[in-house]
Amino acid sequence: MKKSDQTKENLLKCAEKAFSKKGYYETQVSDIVEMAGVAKGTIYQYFSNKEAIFKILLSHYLRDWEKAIAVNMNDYGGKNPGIYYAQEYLRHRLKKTSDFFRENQDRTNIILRIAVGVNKSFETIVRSFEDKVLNVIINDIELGQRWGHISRDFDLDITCNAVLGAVLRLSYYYFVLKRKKLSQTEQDALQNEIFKLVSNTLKMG
Amino acid sequence: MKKSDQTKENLLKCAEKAFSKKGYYETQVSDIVEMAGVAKGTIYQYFSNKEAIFKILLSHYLRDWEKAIAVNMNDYGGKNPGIYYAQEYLRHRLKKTSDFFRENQDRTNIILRIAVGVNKSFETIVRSFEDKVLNVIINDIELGQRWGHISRDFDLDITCNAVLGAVLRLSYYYFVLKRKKLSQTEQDALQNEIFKLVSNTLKMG
Amino acid sequence: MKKSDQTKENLLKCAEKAFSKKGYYETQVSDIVEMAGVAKGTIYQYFSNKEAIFKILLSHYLRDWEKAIAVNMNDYGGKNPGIYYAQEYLRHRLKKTSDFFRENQDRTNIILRIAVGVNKSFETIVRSFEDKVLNVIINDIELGQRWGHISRDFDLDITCNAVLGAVLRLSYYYFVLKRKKLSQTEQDALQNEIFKLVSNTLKMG
Amino acid sequence: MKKSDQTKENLLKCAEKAFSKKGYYETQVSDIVEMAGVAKGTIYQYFSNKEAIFKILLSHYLRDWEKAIAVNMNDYGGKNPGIYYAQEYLRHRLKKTSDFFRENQDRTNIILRIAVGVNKSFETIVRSFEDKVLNVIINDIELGQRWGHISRDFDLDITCNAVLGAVLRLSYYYFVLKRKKLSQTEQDALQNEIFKLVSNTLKMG
DNA sequence: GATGAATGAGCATTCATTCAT
DNA sequence: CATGAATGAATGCTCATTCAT
Repeated sequence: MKKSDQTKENLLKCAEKAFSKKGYYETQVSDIVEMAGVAKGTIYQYFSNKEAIFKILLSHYLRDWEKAIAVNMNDYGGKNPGIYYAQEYLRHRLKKTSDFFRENQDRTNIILRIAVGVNKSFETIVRSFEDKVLNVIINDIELGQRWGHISRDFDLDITCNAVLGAVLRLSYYYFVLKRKKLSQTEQDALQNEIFKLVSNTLKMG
Repeated sequence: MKKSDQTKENLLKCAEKAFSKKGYYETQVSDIVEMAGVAKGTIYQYFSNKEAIFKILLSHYLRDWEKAIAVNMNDYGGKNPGIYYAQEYLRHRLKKTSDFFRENQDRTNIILRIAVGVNKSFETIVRSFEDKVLNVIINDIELGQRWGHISRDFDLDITCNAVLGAVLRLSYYYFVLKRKKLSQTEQDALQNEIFKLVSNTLKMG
Repeated sequence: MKKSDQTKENLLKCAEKAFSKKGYYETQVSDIVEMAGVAKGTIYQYFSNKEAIFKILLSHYLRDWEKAIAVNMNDYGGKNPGIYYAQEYLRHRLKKTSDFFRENQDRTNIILRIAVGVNKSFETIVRSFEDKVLNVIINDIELGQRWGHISRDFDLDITCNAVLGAVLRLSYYYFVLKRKKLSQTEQDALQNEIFKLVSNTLKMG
Repeated sequence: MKKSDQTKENLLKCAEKAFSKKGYYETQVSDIVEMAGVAKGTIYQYFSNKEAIFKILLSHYLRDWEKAIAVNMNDYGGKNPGIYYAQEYLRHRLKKTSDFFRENQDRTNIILRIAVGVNKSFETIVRSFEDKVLNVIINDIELGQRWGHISRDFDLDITCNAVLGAVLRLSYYYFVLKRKKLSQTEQDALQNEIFKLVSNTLKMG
């Protein structure tokens, strides 16, 4: 890794910490450069302006989350999910999302709280993230309904938004608010509990 | 109503609209006074500064929400809720909360999105709102568990946060994002659907 | 005294207190009207603006001081001051000035400290006061020199300014800084001591 | 000298001129930066606010005056002041103070007139300056009294304040009001005249 | 690439003054 | 005459951004 790439990465890391801690407007560019140990002018060698830095953080987050939840057949370890694969996919996606949130607490805080309500331009990105998560849920549920192991006895729009809200709130509550460093066992238990809730909600079976 | 009280109310109303539309930092004091049709100095006759205006909006919201969800025995119209009153209380609270959100879309947007992530001082108020809603849910569910018509077969912390997340997301989705002016019938249907979800989740009955 | 005259006098009295305590710029018009117990607009019925109020205070001070130090032959009680009347006049003037300062502490503070260094327009008035006091000293000393009982062995300009500085500093020190409420006896002792000093300085005899 | 130090010095110099000419409140920050030929923001790189600039000017003045009047044995050029050293010290101090005033007319104007009566915070600094000069006079006179060449036949408090007032007034009169650029000979004559006055006053000898 | 001094548009806030009631 | 709500010019200060070194 080149020195200049290191500087850039470091600046992004510091920006992430600073924004997560103080919010977009209350974070000054000087906070970031001081934390990174470089001069004021340096940050403008790598990023065109403060807004751009924030947007890069958001887009990297989206990119990395998408990578993280992509279904990898190896995850099933050759075990055929059988007819319940829609259910398994959803479980997988929610688990991966939850893992991703746990491992990226500052960035999760940024997209769930910091970027919210700032301005139209950030709002668009935040919504696209929310929509992506929502669509994952919708797709998997629709699949499950088509295969018959998820009830059709509820409004899809309402249900999926409810699941989305529940998942995001729990992520925020455990990983941002409490900043719990859950052990893998605890994390598994949490994920099971969440999925049980969702299953009840969806009257899966 | 005195002229000066009118001016103050008007300024708060305009501040509400402006903050809801553009966010805290992107709203200038001049936006508010222009919308209200008064001079710059006037706003400082009524409020000590921009931050104070925002905090007053938040605290009024909390105050009004608490008033709105207070259990009023007349709401049951003489119909005895019987042994299911915990369940009825929760339904009542969720219904009132949902009604309140529908009727206060700008203010709901402010507390659910605009005030979030701005700074420590607003954060405290937002959290106290989230905690209040959470406690309503926790209390009613614990009551239901004690009376035996809500299962004890789940983690209270996780479940209540899930319900909170679902309720807030749905409120945001329907009343802020879509800004649907739901008819009372549609609103009732929505509330029923939500409560059905929650019931399934809680394996009530 | 008419009610409106009373209001005007009262406003001047309050302005005097406020300016003396906080300085010209740090005193707000609202401080004065609050102290006087009238509405904001009322003060503009009596005075054209803040500056005018301050100038009136200064000019009244000058007017009253001049009245106070005017030689009144009755003060000598028929006792002929003889050939030392220049010396007696100076003693009389310094005594009257000192009495006047003692009895008008807020106003003395205003002319000696508050009005100083604010702006050109106040400066002119302050200087005219200083010049008047200086001229009294110069005139009496010149008289004494002409009559032969005050030495000519010093620079008039320097000496008179020295005497002026001493007198103003002592006034400020005892009546403003210490705000001593001297008894008449103490005040007499102070005046004697001051005059002894001046006599030594002037090698009077 | 670094560029940034030059800018800072220059800003202080311009602030000194501006405050001396127009007073504290009538001097705008923009007056200072325009005079210095820099942008508005630049001044805030060096000073936290307008008040801080003024206080720095005052404290530098005190610091420099103390340095200027410090007794340096070389000033006596090997000439032993003998038993009259208290008298010599006082003469030395008054001379140095007078020299300092002559060479720092704007700053002297600031501490003697501009800073006076503005607010409590500046007042404290001005008083500490007056007290320091007063103490110099008191100490040297007490020393002279103990050694017997200054009379004990007067009130110390009154006398020292009189001398202080005389010295400050003469400084103000010659160096601020007249802004005379006295030649060294004239300055010496003035100092002799002042000291003669003080000697008479104190019945030294 | 890195630096940090300099920039200046932009913003919140103040406060003497006005004027309709 | 008295009121006090409304005014708006004026000012101090911030902070993202630039650019000469």
